This record gives sequence, C-alpha cells and structure tokens, in this order.
Amino acid sequence: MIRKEGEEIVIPTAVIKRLPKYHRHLSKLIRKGVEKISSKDFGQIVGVSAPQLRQDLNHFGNFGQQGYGYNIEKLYNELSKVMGIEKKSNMVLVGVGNLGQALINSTDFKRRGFYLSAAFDINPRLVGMMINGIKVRDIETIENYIRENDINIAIITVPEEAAQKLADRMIDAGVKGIWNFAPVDLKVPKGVSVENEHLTEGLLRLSFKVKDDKK
Amino acid sequence: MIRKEGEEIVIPTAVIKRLPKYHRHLSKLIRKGVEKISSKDFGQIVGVSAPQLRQDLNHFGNFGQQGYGYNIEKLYNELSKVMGIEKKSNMVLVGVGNLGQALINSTDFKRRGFYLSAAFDINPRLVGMMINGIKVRDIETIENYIRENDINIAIITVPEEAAQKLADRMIDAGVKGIWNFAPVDLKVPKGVSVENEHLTEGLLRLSFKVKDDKK
DNA sequence: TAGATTGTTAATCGATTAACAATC
DNA sequence: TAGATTGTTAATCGATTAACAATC
Repeated sequence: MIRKEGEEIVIPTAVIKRLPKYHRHLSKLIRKGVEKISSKDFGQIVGVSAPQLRQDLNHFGNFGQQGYGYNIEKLYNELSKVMGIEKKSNMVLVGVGNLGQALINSTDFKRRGFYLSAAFDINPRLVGMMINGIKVRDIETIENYIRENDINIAIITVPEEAAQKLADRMIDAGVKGIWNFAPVDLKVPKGVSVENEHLTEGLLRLSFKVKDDKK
Repeated sequence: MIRKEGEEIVIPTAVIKRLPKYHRHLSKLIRKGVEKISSKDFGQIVGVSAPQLRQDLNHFGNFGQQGYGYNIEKLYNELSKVMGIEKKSNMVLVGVGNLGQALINSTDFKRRGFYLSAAFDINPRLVGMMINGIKVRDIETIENYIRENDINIAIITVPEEAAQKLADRMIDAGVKGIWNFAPVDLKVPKGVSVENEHLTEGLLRLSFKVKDDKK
C-alpha cells in the first residue's frame, strides 16, 4: 500500500476487530516454533479467507514476501506495534473482586505483552495485599498514581453503580482508555476510548444460536 | 414481515450481535418504569439508527404499533423468547476459579433471566461448597448430571489445557452450547454452538484505539 | 529459472440508510 | 380526524471475495 504524506488513513472497524485474533494465533504459532506461514494456511487457522487476511494486513504495511509468505515473528512484532503493546507497564485495574483477581492472575495477558502496574480497591481489607506481584492500593490514591506513573489504560471491575463516577475521576486524571466490565455503557469525552465487555451478551448470543439450531 | 410456511429464515449475523444489547437496555428501561418507547428514542439509547432497529426487530415479528411505538415489557418478553431465555435452569459452569466464581455471583445473569443449575471443579477442596446458592460438584460426575438434568448449555472457565477435552466430554453427554473463556478456539461438531469469550482481545482492541487516537 | 505467494484492483455480496405508504 | 410512528421497499454504502499481474 502506498501512503500519501498527510493523508488521513482510516482503518475499517471490521479490520480492527480481527487484529487481536491474528495476534493471538501468531503468539501461539511462535510458541509452537513455526517460522513462516502463507496467507492461505494462516487464514484457515484464524477463520478468514486468504485475500481478506492479506488485505487486512496491508492496511498497516507490506509484511509478506511473494513466494515465501509471512515470517511469523516479524508479523507478530509488527501487529504488536500496531496495537500499541509495550512492555512498559501503563495500566491499572480497579475493583479487586473475583473478576478483578481473575484478570490480575491471567497468564494470557502477560504472555501477550501486557503488564499491570497496580490495582485499586475501596475495601481496607484488600488494600496492601499483593496479588500475583501486583500491589492493591487505596482507591483514594488513584488520581495521584495515574498522574505520577503516566497511566493511560484502566480496567474497571467494580459494581455497576460505581463505574461511571470512577471513570470520570480517572479520565480527569489523564486516563485515555477504559476497559469496562460493569454492565453499563460508560460515557466518555472525545479523545478517550472505551471497550465495554458486557459478558452477559455473549451468553445471550450463545443461547440464541442453540435455540436457532434446534429448529 | 410475512413469512411463508416451510421457508428457511436466516437471521443476519449482524442482527444477532445486536439483540443482546437491545435486551439489556430493555431490562434497564423496565427497572426504570418506562412503559413505551419509539424506535427513534430507543435507537439513540442503544446506538443504532431508528430504521435499523425497526428492521432488526422485524426479523422476528411486528412488535410495534404505528403512532405509538413499542411497549417495552412486551418487546422485552418477545426478545427473551427469541433468544431462548427460560427460567428453567439448564446451564452448568465448570471451573470454579476466580473467573468462575465471578460468574456464579453475577447479579446481571439472574436479572436477565439466566439461572445456573450447578458448578463443577476438579479440586476436592472446592467440591461440596455452596456459592451463591449453587453447589460445587465433582467434575467426574458431570456426564451423569448433564444427562439426568437435561443440561444444554455449559460455561467453561477452566485452564486452557483442559478446555477442549472437557468440551468433548460434555458434548458427548448432550450439551448443545458452550460459552468458553479459555483462550483457545474450541472445536465442536455440527449442531453444537460455541461462543468464545477471548477477553484479551478486548484489551488489544482498546489499546489499538488509544494508540490510534493519539495520532 | 519455475513455482509459489504476495499486493492490489475490480466485481460481488451483504448490511445500512433513506424514504414513504400504511395505519394506529 | 390529525399527528405520530411503524413496517417495508429501494438506494447507498461498506466489506468480502475473485482474479491476476508483480515479484521473491
């Protein structure tokens, strides 16, 4: 793809949705020790057609080589760059309940290059604890922490009622992205991104499919 | 919409993806005590255009009324039916770790009409425990339980390595749908549905958006 | 070189929006 | 009845697939 200087490049949302899946399977292939792969084979693995895969990747650069295919490690690193994954820890989690702890303990995160900087909770019994190497801090100190440590992504795993207020506070302190697990659609100002993880919706989709299949 | 007898009706995947969101907001509106709503207003709430909303709903029936709009409770019940939500408990969860416990304790599930029948784990320390009214049982008894209680949906919250084998066992015993939280794409035979909940992918999408906004 | 496979354009398909007659 | 709002068809837009020249 040829990019003209100064031109706005808009990536189709359909492409953005597929990138993380590519990233996950590349990570898996690296662990398996595979070196290269063709768009045909990789497409089969991730469940998209070969031309679609090539077109998706070409939004970000020409990572392949004719007659050879794609070098897996190179492609993985390129996609990591594209998605802004850096070893530098710039992420916090708020709400150390069951779900919060599950995320703190997630090996999949770490494996994919994500590192949590700290966790926060309102419960004094939890404050001070260490979980998987992450210190739980008092929620009242979160604004300072965000400012001082240049945090730009926050994970919200607090109850529904607390989520929006908390989001506002963190955004005021400088957070640019929120990964929200509370069952509300958070409202955020322009320039801030939200990814709402409404778990129950996945269950409903499954239920629909099961019912639909029976017919 | 007029349906002809015997004709196969295929619901576009784009529509299926939006249904759970409609359901969630209807649930919220009921709790607020709102009685009726127009496609224009409801579209604004759920973030789709009014014609799209009407078209989506009309795949399943004509639930609105000209000059009036939609009765919220009626629409909620219709969509619940469409998605196969029944009070009758026909769902089990396997893997009572942090994530499993988070789901067992979820108030959002119950509120939306979903009920768990039982939970299973391999760890003898957990077996026998009651969590939020749900009994934790020995994983070795799961096939029998599925057969005897006519279970058709299973939630998998076990480690990656155990997920596929477990899925196979449960499908053999009669499970028709799997909601999978392990970071693998489960392979299932035709007639069985899977909804893969790859949490890390949501975080990557967020990371991409944050990075993309900075430019 | 010959074979393989990419990058990219053009054609097709599906999903969204615009528009309006039907009707409560 | 007049006003509001649905259900539905036709037009537009975006995303996917097919095809192939470029090239390693």
